[in-house]
Amino acid sequence: MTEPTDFMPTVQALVQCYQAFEAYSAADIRALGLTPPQFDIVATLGNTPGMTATELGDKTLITKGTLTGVVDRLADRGWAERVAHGSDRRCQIVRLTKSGEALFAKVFPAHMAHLAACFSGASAAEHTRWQAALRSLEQAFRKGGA
Amino acid sequence: MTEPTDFMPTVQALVQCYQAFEAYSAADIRALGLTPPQFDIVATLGNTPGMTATELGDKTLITKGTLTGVVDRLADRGWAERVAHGSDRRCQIVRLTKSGEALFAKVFPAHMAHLAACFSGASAAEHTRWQAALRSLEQAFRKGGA
DNA sequence: TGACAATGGTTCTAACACGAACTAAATTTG
DNA sequence: CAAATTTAGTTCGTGTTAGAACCATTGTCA
Repeated sequence: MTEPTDFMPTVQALVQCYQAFEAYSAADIRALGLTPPQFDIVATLGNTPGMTATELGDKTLITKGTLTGVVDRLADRGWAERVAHGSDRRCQIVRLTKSGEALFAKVFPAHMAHLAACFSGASAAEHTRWQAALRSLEQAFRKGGA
Repeated sequence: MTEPTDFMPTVQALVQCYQAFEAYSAADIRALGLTPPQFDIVATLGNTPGMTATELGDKTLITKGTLTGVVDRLADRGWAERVAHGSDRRCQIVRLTKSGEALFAKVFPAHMAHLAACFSGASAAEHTRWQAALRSLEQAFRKGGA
């Protein structure tokens, strides 16, 4: 219980920074014809042989309940498919179809380029500073509850 | 088009930091019986005479279409109410009821204390560092599109 | 003043988010 | 081996989200 350092400006800065990123990124993704979670899944599955739904949920931080619906919609559009797991009949492997791989090859580089434009003026030192700050702040929230 | 400084670790650090905050914060808010947007609105309206829905949306970054529903649910539970604006019949003033003010007095300090716990070991210098990093990163996203 | 644009809110649709309940298929244990 | 527990996914209920269409009211301006 030290003196109450004024933490709200830090929290607000984090929220505003994230929302600026999210707005910038989501607008581009939607212009490419996907929703952000859909892009997230396509980007995760691209150039892989597929993975179980649980693994996919872990990597994308999408809850399993939500994942069912998102994969359903990707499957409806012919971009993803579910195939049986060889040894565990509880598992479903989710993977991109040919059409889904083609989509990935189109939208992933496009979105990366869109993001790269933000950082054209940033030095490696700046990235180091950003990452160090973000990781230490993240640590505060992770151990804060303990 | 300088060399492609590797920006993805920075973006990932931002997303992970924000999600750590969001998870930490939202769990507490839900335990207090509110959803995050509901808390946001109660916190914004607390200790004020109320404000128009547009103003409330601006402060909370909730779009007007969403705001209608969130305020509806707060009103259903007796925490908020809509009253007519004196001079502009298009406007509705949204404000907390007595019961809503009592809720605010209970949950707002509780949640602030919950957040403060994350920062018990943080110095003022650390906050300065975090805020500087977050604000410069935010700027990258804001002018990135231009 | 009378058309016309801008503003404030609500409604609608499609999609996502979370948690809880549920089914089926492993895995663990006694 | 059989019962109990865990794990994988789906389904369901409530709430949030963005954007577009819509209505009413105001403001502008020729």
